[in-house]
Amino acid sequence: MKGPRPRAAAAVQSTPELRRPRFRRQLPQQRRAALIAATIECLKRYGHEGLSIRTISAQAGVSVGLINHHFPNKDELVAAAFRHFNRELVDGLRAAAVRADTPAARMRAFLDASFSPPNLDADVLAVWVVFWGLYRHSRPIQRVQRDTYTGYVRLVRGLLADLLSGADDGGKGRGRRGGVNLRLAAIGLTALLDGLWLEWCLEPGKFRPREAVALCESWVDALCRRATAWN
Amino acid sequence: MKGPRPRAAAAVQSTPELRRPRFRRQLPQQRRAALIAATIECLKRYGHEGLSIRTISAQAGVSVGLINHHFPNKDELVAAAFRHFNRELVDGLRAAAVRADTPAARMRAFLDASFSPPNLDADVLAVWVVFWGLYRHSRPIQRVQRDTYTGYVRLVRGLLADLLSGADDGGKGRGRRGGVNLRLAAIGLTALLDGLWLEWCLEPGKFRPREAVALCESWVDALCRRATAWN
DNA sequence: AAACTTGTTGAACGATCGTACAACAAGGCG
DNA sequence: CGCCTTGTTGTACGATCGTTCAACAAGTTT
Repeated sequence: MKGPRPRAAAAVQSTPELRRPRFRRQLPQQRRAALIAATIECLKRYGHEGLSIRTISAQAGVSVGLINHHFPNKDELVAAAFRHFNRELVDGLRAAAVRADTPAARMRAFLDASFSPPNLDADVLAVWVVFWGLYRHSRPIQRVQRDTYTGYVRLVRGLLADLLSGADDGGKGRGRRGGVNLRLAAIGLTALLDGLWLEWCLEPGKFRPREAVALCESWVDALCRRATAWN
Repeated sequence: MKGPRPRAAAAVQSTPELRRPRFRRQLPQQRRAALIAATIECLKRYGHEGLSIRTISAQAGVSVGLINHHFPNKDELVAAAFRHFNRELVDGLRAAAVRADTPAARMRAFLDASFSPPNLDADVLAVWVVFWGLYRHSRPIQRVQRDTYTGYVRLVRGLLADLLSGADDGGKGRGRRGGVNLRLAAIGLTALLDGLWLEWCLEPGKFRPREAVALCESWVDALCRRATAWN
């Protein structure tokens, strides 16, 4: 049976003057944003299991069919949510850093923001882990990661470069400040940040936020103070 | 209809002397191990989507019903696979470290093993990420994590403690060697390791294994050389 | 060789999954 | 007001999910 299907009779409203619209039409841009927000909220609440069309549409307060009207399929919705999630993080961290005056203060502000709400929240961090878990088998997620990760790395590298340019310039030239390989320094700091986030996600409370900041700062201090043996 | 259901007639073998058994009975212990191995293999190949009863049983070459004969449900199978995965890693790293003579060599061997096959494999690392993504909403996974993570932390702390006891003992007593807070040092090194693994998982080839080892060693060197400002 | 234990099979179940699509209706325009 | 566009609904579909369980059979015991 592929023909037109019967439809449930609409409830008749006896008092038309009180009848409210059954739904509100919205601009695609707004609806897409709402669906993305609902996707992230479902991820926070239910983890990977929350990534179902029905769960997300219920969270957004819309019907199941609407998602495929605004997104070609579920994977693209999830990827859009990942893009939004990335952008929120990087924009927030950059905004926190840019408010400070000196390179050291900017790094400090960046680290403080990294280890305080809303970023340092176990639910939020678990969302990152789920996204990362999708990475290797989802082309759309890979695309978003490639697009947005460079922004994050550029931010970290910029902060490090400003900070290290104050140190004595042992080895100058391509990507080296104060005798330190800037590329490797950024990789290490990023790893430290991500690793501490992961530990907080798995065991929140094993360390205090200010301890995490201290760990990162002592890493950066070590970079500033001496040229390491990195090739 | 809840009564007994009909069964497909078994294919009749015309030459009984060539007939082989349709399956081989195995000890529960062996079959469980095979199912756990199949689970991990499916995770490597298909990510989170590979965690289905049918995918796993096909990988193991058994029927769908067998899993629930050896495990109470899917979550417990996944948790058992997580436990095995953890044990393999920690045992392997410990075995690598214990072969060396000096504290510095043991740390070096530990780091070398951390950043070489089979551990430093994008598929293997992606399996970790999927497990971690399950953590917050799966009690069995949480239980395994609590059981096994202490072993890993103890290994890292032991390596660090041996290494730091050679440094000048600025502040002695509970958990402090060479003026360094051992607990925080272990947290930092663990975070660095996990973070580098995560980066390798997302972008293998962004750094070389020996660069990762160098990053970790310079972290440890910084610990040895000076008492940091960690509270 | 018959009885027994139990590891193993595979069909069936109800639930839920992502997607498609015809019908409906909200809001703008003439 | 009627027409039109299009955002929105909700049923239906086929596939797949985790789990159950009666039947089967491999291997051991009697």
